[in-house]
Amino acid sequence: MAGHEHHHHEPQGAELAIAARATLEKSGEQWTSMRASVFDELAKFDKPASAYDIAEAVSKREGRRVAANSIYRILDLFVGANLVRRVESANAYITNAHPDCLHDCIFLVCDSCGQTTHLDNDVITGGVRSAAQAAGFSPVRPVIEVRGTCADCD
Amino acid sequence: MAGHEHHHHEPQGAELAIAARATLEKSGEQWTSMRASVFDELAKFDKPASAYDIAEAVSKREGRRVAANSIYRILDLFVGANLVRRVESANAYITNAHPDCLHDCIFLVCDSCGQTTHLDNDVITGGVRSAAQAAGFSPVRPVIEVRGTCADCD
DNA sequence: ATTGTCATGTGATATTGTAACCTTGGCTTC
DNA sequence: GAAGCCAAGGTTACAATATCACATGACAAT
Repeated sequence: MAGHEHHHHEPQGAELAIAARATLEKSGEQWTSMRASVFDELAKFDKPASAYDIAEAVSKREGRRVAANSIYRILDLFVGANLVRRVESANAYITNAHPDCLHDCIFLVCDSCGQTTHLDNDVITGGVRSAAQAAGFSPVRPVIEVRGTCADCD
Repeated sequence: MAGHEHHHHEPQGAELAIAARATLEKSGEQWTSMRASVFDELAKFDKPASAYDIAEAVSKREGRRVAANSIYRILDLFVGANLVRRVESANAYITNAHPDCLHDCIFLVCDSCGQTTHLDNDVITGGVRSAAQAAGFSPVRPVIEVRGTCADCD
């Protein structure tokens, strides 16, 4: 391995939701039961889920129809608070295992199975940011994704 | 400037379409009048255009209704032949000024005015590809875009 | 009690993207 | 020329993704 990765404690399951809640509340927002449902259901997916996938899962969980736009609102909030990332090239969302670290992250999206892993490589993402700056651009949100085939599907 | 950029002759307007035609025909496809219209109309936009934007422009030009899915077919062909790039984070398309060079390119998309410029920086894109490879991933298509604010809108 | 605010519900609609099937026009072969 | 073929594009329908406008419910502040 190269020398640039670093390691997080990566909470999972209930612990992940607790960390998410703490982060969200720290930013002055409430952790409502609806928001908890959206977060939990998204976390259950093992690959990026669309807003409509989540709407379906939350509807099942709650035993009532929950409309997509309610989900979008909550996802937008989560993305803003760094609890959730949007995978642009897949129109889908994925939970962020370490909401307190503000990395630009790199997603590897398998075109065959949909599995998406992420890398944190600050050298690369820093390079992208500085290249943008050098071009007179004020970067806000780098989108760095790679479509391809994962090791399992090769 | 850093030492990694390189320079192309960047054809514009009619010359760009001629280069595009040559590239497409080299790949064994025909340069039909419909395809020419799509390419020309896309090239006229000064920022990435959606398939529907193009459909509207082409419809106007041809004096008849051209449906979006015809446009999609042609755009897919163009993207496959590297004549056109898709900007994932904007669901939009943009002509490629140098279809013969197979760069992974970096798009800088201004959230304020929509203007999109592109960088070719093979050091960065190479870094993204190798990082993906190192993770056991076979990269096919890197998507590297930066949302932010352009120099004019600052 | 009234007002304000926040989160969410609800219905409608806009935008983006695909699928299935049909028509046309050019070409070849007979 | 007639028949067969095929690529390109047309047509219709639909699916998937995203946003907007407005109503409601809960709860706190006045």
